[in-house]
Amino acid sequence: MPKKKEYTLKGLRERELLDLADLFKMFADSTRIKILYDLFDGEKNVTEICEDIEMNQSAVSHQLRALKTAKLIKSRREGKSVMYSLDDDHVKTIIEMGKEHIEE
Amino acid sequence: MPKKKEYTLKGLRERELLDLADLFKMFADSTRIKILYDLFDGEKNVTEICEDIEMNQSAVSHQLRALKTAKLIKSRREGKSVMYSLDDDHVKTIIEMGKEHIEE
DNA sequence: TGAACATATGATAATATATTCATATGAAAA
DNA sequence: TTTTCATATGAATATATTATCATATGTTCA
Repeated sequence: MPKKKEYTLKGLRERELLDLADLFKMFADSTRIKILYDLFDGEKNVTEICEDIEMNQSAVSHQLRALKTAKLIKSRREGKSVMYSLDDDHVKTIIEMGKEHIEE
Repeated sequence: MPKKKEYTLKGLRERELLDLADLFKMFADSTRIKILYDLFDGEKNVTEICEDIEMNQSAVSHQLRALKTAKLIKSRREGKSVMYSLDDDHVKTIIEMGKEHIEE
């Protein structure tokens, strides 16, 4: 019997559309935007990030995990610290595009 | 007396960071992504959009308003219909960047 | 004018999300 | 091996967001 046609919107499957929305969710919170933007100048540990963005450690840690899950940042341990850095070239572009929009 | 120093993160003010997050919120929902993506090929009325993305009229109308408030789309009335179209060149770029990310 | 069609809106309920607090884990230094 | 510093995590609360339902508004045409 014929399978029910899968929903697509001009080639994009439902799954991809949901993934796309999930990706943009990562940029849709000011704490996460601050973290990403803060990492524009390179690797930083959690304490540094907390100071830069003026948020407490737990909140930052939760958001770092979300960003890491979304593969927007990566981490490596260095002694007691964990160093975080951007893991995707598109991050800067996406944020820059956003900035251009709001600056109009 | 000295004013308390306003929070900025490398030149971006708190206000701008919030605006940036608000902008990306518009892309952070699959209904809105579908609408934007649907409008890639040009102007459409509400009924068409509803059919294309398979969502009911009220939900679509609510989201159209959000997108319009964010200045991502614009509208004009044509008889009984209201035609919507993209109102920002960055929209396509932002979504394309997102697609590239998830396709990796 | 009043049907019929197209779109918008307000209120509500369901769901998702973020921050905080308390505490756990992990690494280094005393 | 205990203390200290750095980070992660779970639970709970508070807040935000979305879809739905009912209905209102606006437009055309008979």
